[in-house]
Amino acid sequence: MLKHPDVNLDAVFAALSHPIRRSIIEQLSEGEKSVSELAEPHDVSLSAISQHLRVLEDAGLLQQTHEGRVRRCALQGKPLSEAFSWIVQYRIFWEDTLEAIAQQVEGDDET
Amino acid sequence: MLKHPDVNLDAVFAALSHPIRRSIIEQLSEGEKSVSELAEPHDVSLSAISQHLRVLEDAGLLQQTHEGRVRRCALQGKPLSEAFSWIVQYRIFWEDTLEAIAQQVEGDDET
DNA sequence: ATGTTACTTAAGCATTTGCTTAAGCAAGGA
DNA sequence: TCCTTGCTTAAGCAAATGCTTAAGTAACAT
Repeated sequence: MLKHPDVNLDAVFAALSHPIRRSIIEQLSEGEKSVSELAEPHDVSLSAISQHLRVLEDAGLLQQTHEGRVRRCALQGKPLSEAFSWIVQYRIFWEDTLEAIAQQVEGDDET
Repeated sequence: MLKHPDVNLDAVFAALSHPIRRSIIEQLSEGEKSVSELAEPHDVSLSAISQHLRVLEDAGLLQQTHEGRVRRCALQGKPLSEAFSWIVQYRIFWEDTLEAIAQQVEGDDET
């Protein structure tokens, strides 16, 4: 019995393709946030944010826990790791042609 | 701090969100291919493939060279490296998750 | 009980996506 | 020349996306 659901790469990449949703992921990387906190920096309705959060949740990128009437949202890393794993297969394609990026990646590894 | 401001992450992630387009990228990772060669394994019209290639090209993932009436397609790594760079920022989130999962699996012998 | 807060869901609408078939077009072969 | 090949573009359609406003729900305060 699997403890974690299968990751749907279609849904994950689609979720990542909208700037507001990527921004929400960036916000969540700083820690858990409520829906209102996540909505604050964006110039769309709270309803729109709620719908974006549903897209992220359907992609498995978001975990929501209810604390009273506040919904606390947390980033779920598994789908990101799946997306990473897919992309990194083709690493040779940009490392071969772009030395600068390869160096950047190596620099990232030593942290 | 973007390395390649000409890469549009919206377009790149959207391009990666369709299974046929990801499959095309996998095919191209084996080497250059013509449109017909790329179309062969897929159960859609050549026109549909042509349209998928346009999406990939608009995202910068595809480089095309015309050899007579044959269009040779090659994978362009730069947008993939940008997608990689965006995702890898959040590596800590799935490394934590994977550690947690690993611990769960360790104490979960009755699979 | 009534109101306020924090959110979700419904309905509606414009735009985009993904496919089809059909037509178009340039390159090579007979 | 005419025909085929390799591929693109156009037109049309159903479904999905991204937003809006309005209504609904549940928790908490007064």
